[in-house]
Amino acid sequence: MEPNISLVAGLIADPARSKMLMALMGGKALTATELSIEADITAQTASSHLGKLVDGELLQVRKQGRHKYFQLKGQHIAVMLEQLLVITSLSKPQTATGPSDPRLQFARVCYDHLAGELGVKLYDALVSEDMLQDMGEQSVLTEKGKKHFTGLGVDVAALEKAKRPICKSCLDWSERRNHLAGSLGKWILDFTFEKQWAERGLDSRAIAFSAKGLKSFHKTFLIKPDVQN
Amino acid sequence: MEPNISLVAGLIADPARSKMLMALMGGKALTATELSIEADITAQTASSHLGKLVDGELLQVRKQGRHKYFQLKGQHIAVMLEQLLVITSLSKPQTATGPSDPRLQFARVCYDHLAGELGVKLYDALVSEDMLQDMGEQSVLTEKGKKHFTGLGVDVAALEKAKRPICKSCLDWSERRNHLAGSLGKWILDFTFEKQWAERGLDSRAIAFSAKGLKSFHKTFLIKPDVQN
DNA sequence: TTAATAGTTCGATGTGCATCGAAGCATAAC
DNA sequence: GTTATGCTTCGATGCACATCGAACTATTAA
Repeated sequence: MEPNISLVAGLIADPARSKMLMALMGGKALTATELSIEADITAQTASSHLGKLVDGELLQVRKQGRHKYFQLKGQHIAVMLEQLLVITSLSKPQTATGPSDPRLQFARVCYDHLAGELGVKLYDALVSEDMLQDMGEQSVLTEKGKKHFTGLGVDVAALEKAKRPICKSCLDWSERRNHLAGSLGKWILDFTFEKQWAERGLDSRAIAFSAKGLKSFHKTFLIKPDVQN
Repeated sequence: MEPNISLVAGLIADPARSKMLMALMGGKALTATELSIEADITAQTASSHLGKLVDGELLQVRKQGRHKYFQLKGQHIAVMLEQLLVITSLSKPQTATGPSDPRLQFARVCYDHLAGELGVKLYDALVSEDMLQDMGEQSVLTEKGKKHFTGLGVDVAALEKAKRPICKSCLDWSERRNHLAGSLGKWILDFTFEKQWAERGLDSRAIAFSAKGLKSFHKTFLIKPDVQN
């Protein structure tokens, strides 16, 4: 018997469960009650759902005192969900593209890297500055790019040795443009939080930049201010 | 409201529908009755399912006389399904890896390119012959590779201009190794059928090579015969 | 100890939906 | 014309499962 897609799909198919999964796309671990609120259901129902998601190996649990923290089991799960988002966004061109919440539209976390308008701008800037070479789905860091990021403290050589690709361009479901994933994408997001240029919003997927932080972000990654529109 | 993943997931969640989708992963268009047989349900039920799949924009229909030919609506659908297969195969390491049907194991179609053992061998051969440079998820055709495929009649320059990446290595769910996707992967599969080295099996995802065809395939793409094992 | 909070188990309820039989409508073969 | 084949619509049946109230366990607070 072939591996049964329908089991996994069935887990995602329930609206309450898919809401939980979406909330966890922010990469942050959430407790059972937080997730029950996110999904707008009672704690009992949430408990049942979470049990199934863990059984189905979509989620991971960590027990901490009387709390239980859930998070996506891994990279592949996030990739899969993002892929589903791409499909649903492509199949509904009549409704306005992208999330209704403008904060989600502007900058949001895609599991462990930056997406949304700002994510796309970042990608474009790196390409137009010749630090990144756009090759469709595959992107390569140029010598200039390597130098620039080494200057920022990135151990490029270490990243190159890792299994995970350094730069993977990934279709953004709200912008339908490429943005930067891979280990470098993750590094940039971590760096942004570390420098306190931004913090995670209440909706765990949204990112709130401070005015100063946004300026520093632009400067560091050579993003030019919008000339028009 | 964000695009609703659960709707699409719900379409895949039903066992009958997922069987149909798997059958269509072969890339070939199939009629409603063929799909009903594949899913092991009556024609009425199949009709209902197919209607939903078309409504949900996962499938495309083409009417031809009294027949209706269905096929996956596009690349993204196939990518999504393959991603789901990867997840399900990773989450069940206890059962034997890969499909039970040895023919599927050996060579099968993954939407529009070659997968299975032979697909993996092809990929490895191209890498070890320095025609392809393995870079994790991103692979690049070397000068030597370009020359070789140009000699076979591939218009490499044209492929490079297209949006679709030339070589995309794609995780194989049965072998858990990379195989060659992208426009070059598609070209190789088309070439194989054109030369009549192989033909599609009854199960539309399996590929049946003739003895002679397999030999030619090996020779053309510089795959060395198994030394041991 | 008592009270509050986080999470779970159980049982009852209701609904959505896959399934198929029967009948109907096309298109094709004879 | 008649007969066969491919697909669809309708209605009835039955099952799987999401949901919540109630009651229970475990951890922290006071």
